[in-house]
Amino acid sequence: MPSVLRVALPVPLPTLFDYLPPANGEAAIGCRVLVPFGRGKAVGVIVETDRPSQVGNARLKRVLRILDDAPLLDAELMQTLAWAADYWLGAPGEAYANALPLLLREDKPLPETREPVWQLTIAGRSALDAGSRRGGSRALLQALSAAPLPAAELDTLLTDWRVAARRLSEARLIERGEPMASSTSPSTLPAPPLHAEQQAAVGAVAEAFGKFQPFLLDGVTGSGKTEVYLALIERALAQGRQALLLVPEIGLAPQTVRRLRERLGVPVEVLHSNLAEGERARAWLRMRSGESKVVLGTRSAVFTPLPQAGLIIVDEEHDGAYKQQEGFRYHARDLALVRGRALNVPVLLGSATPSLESLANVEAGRYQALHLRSRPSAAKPPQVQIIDMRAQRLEHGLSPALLHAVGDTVARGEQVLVFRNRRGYAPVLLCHGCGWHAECPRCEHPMTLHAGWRRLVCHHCDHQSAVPTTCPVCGSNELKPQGQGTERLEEALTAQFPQTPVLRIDRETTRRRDAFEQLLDNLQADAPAILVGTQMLAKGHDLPNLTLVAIVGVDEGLLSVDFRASERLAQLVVQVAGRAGRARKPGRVLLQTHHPDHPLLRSLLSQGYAAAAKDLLGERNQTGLPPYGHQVLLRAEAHQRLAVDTFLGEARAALPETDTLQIAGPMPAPMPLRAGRQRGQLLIESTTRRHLHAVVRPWSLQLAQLPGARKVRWSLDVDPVDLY
DNA sequence: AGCACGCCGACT
DNA sequence: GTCGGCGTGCTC
Repeated sequence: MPSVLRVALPVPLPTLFDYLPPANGEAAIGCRVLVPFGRGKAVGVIVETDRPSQVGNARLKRVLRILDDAPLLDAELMQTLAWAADYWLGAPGEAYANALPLLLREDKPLPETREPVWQLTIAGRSALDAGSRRGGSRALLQALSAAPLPAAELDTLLTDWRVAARRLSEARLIERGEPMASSTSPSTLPAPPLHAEQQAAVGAVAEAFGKFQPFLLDGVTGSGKTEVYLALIERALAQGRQALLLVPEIGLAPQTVRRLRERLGVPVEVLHSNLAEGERARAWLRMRSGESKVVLGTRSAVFTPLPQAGLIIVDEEHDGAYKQQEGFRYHARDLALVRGRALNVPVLLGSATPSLESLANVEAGRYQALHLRSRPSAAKPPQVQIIDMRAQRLEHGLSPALLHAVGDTVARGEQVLVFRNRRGYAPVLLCHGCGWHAECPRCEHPMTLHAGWRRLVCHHCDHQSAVPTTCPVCGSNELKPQGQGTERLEEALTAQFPQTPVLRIDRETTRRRDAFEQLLDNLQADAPAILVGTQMLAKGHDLPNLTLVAIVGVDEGLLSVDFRASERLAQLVVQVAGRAGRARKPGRVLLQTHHPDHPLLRSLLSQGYAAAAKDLLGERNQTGLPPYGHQVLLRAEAHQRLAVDTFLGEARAALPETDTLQIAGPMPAPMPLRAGRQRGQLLIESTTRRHLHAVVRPWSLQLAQLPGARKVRWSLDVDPVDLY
């Protein structure tokens, strides 16, 4: 039997592929290879060498070429990826594909890691001197007048410079050039002094340098978590070590990147989904070579090579954005911990509202807890007050008490944030004649009225339709928007407070790149203003003059069937409330609800997040839900409900009978119809993760073979965060 | 997933 | 008579 290489190829199949070694070249684990695959060719990664082949000799093909002299993925990443594919029941090839930037998955030589720069041509210099260009073009010429700059640098200086760059480059006023030897080292800003709790946190983590130890840094908004991160990254750098900082969304990044670069005085690599592929590959390679020491990135940055790893930080560790929701469904926070163990470095998880999973790990002694309780920047923590909406005369969903508080605040020249987690004008369009309401034909859910577009939009599938002028059932013209979205609140508040600027911040108004930052930049620090918005307002910019936060309509979260809804609600309320009173001025938070006696709200408001989380953990423990129980969810969807039920039934029948597992389903998904597809699921639970994996791992390999599998789209989700 | 093969409908 | 619909099977 010939000895073969086992190669991971980017296909969603649960196997590696055997190949004969190439005629020449050293085939080492972690190297990329070009192989014949099907009718074409594919780039894969060598996972094993010198193995006896498991397929017939006749089917074996030979590797065409080895693309790397030395492994592109080091032993630690290879081991971590194999673990991850096994844990999340993913195809090995897809795990490797997720880890490599797109450009490195192609049959091309590795890009030069030194980043090309833009520089002025002689013609460009005269054009600048002559002042012959305007606007963005002029700004770009100006920026390049002192020295050539790489794209990453221009991103921090200008917005939308790329359009200008293309124009100027076509006009031969600027050109691509080779980077200079080593660009001027940026000036480092002095670190502010750390307060006692920050020092304790830094000390504890620094103590663990060189070994694996998870920490949960529980720090209220404004308590200075970022300074702790910075101080620790500085210490890692001082030891010649690398640091990885994960953030949930890149919306947070521009200011964080600036802060990191200013403070650390070393290049900071940034990895996120909007990055050009060339830049992404170069940043990845610079970390791999050790040329760069610090990387800041979103979910997929957890796969960055860290040959000199010193520290891994996961900011806002509770955030659901760390879980990939399609394809290879890994969790970046959990993967960060696995890497920390393999690399022997401490892993610092930070949040003002830690996930119940992490709190349970503290409880179990697996994580060390660190606390930042004081808010050095604030006079005192914000007061939270409930407004009982029952028996109130509401003005577009806003109670008199709330409007009164808004009026007082803006009269004092201060700013208000009105939080509502619904975009659009109104979530329902209702006929007062017969009770009909506009519904999405593909999801059977109410459609949201969007005033700006004068359209009805389905928030589940983006289906749009015109707003009917009369009821399609009874012909009445009494069609009334029901309920409030951010657009309607913006309208109502503008009418109530005509003298005060009202800014709406949601997905509509921040669609453009950098729009979020620009909107907030427009806010004058010392002038009154009212911000209306969704989720997005829960984090980001410091707003020192913001003293009132009004939370409107989070009641949906109190009534949801999803067992994680209360955890998410508590996190959201605390995160939003944390926006109030970050500077000298004391903050105030109003929460308007129909359920003032709800136990979650009561414990959250009287005793804070930690106490509420403790209650929630108690409930999860009672009911055997995560983190005390473990779940694997099999989802399926198809146009025909029968196809879904048949497949899930077959899948259930294929599971062995064992009392270590609880099986729920086949059952309809919480949203049984979405975008015209029937959806169902099978939930498998166990109190022991090992048992769960032992049963589900072999079962997952059978699923594709089931007769009904071809007629549905199906996926497996280990530790699902959403049971939608 | 991505691709080719293969067998039945509406068109030049 | 063909172009093309997506069901089925395969990838070392």
